[in-house]
Amino acid sequence: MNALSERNEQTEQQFLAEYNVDKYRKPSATVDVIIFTVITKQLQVLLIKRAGHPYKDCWALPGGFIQVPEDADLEAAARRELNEETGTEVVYLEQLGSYGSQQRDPRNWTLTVAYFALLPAESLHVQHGSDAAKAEWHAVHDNDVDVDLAFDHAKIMSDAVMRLRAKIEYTSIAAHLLPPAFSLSELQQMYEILLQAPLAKSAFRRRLREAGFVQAIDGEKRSGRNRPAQLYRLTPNHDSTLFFPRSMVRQT
Amino acid sequence: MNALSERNEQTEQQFLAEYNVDKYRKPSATVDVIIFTVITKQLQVLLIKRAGHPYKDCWALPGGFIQVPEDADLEAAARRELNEETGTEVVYLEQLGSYGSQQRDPRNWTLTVAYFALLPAESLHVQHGSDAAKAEWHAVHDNDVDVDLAFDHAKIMSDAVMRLRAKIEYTSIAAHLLPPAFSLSELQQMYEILLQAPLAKSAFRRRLREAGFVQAIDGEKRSGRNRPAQLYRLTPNHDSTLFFPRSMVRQT
DNA sequence: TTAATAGTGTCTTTTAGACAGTATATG
DNA sequence: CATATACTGTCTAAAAGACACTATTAA
Repeated sequence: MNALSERNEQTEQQFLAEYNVDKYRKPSATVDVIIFTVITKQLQVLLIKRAGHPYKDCWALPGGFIQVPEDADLEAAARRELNEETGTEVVYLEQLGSYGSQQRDPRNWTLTVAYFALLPAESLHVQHGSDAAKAEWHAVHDNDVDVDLAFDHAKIMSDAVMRLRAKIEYTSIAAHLLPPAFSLSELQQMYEILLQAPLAKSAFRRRLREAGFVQAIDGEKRSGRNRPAQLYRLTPNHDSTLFFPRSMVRQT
Repeated sequence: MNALSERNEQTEQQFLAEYNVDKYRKPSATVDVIIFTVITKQLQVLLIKRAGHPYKDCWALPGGFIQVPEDADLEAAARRELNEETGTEVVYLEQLGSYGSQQRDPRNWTLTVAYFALLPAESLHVQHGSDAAKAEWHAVHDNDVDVDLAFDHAKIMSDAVMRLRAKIEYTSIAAHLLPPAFSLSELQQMYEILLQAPLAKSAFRRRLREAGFVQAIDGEKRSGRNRPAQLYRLTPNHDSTLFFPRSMVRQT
């Protein structure tokens, strides 16, 4: 920037000093988390009974306003919510998408960034009755839950279930619904619950092997009255969880 | 709600009447659009030269604050931005994801919902110099452009390019970079530009056929000194643009 | 030894990659 | 008829689906 423009134009410092963040009407911004687990062979989602208006006494996804400036970023806000409800730390967390409109909340134009989380039932310590709000697991049938949901949460939840089922087909994320060490039969059962169909064992294992999804751990697991199963873990740093079959055929 | 609680608790009407939308500090909320097209056999993205602070005179993605209450919803806000910059209406528009943190904008905690759009170069009427901001096409090399971008727009853009390249593999979206009627050779070339690799013609056409992506239109197209090509359109209402090869093998 | 689940091998069918062929326009 | 691109057919190789087989434990 030259001397002339220095005289005529605002510097960035001046601009920032004089900037009023409330000059424009802002939408309210929230984060909602769809928390999935599998209990009693069913996909379950954690719901909160709303204590206050609007949609008082309705079930809703756990979530809340983004805390400015406490939340460092969107994912931190989502993890905070996740933590408040489950007391659990390390889980699979993925951004689902954002939903915003004039109508979705009677109070204001609101925007919510939705995340979904997968966690093993074994790790759960759900805070029943904390937060002055009741938290409960609800089984997902097809793409829905048996209760009515507040706001557009039914739509958000069904999007999450569809995304989860879709990703199951070509990723290893189902393993995040199990403890860190699992047998291949347990993993297959997890896939079968989510896909709602029995899978072919031999082909299933070939897939896992060729995709490099899992690796054997030394030490075995007992079970009732039969051969013990080898335990596996997810291959560490295996981001490319997707095994992509050939799609567009490159010319050789 | 029974008579007792009526006396003790606020009704929803009362609650809404007394609700102050500015009770909590809110993040600023914007929408940014990555507008893709293909010109001179290169993937190009539309960038704006910022007229004001912050990042004055830097290149940035087209975007701006969500207008409350004018914008009906997030997609409407994105379409408004798209329209302001290109003057074009019907295009492929998909939500990419949201980016928000304390640091990304020096003014405030900001949250941006990013969309990406695909449009045919033929339909373009880019408003050069409108908005007191210069708009220009920049070629994408690998996952980047040649100029520095404001905010975290480089990250957002590279995410968009990766998403585009990934979806190309199993969807028909590349067709949205062409006019409504196109030849299969043109479509193949589009895929080749995006994937940066030559494709096998016979296999390419078999894919399109088996996926039901396109359908022939009556009437042909001339070209220089050779056989004219049949023109095609995208199969209408063909949402399931993805042709998914078999993934998890169901038991028979 | 039986029962029950874990885990593997291989045959057959299907799909996809390679490549050569024919078709139809222009000059 | 030469040439350039459009378009198709088919052979071969590779992957996937089906299914039967062996392995290892506890009772």
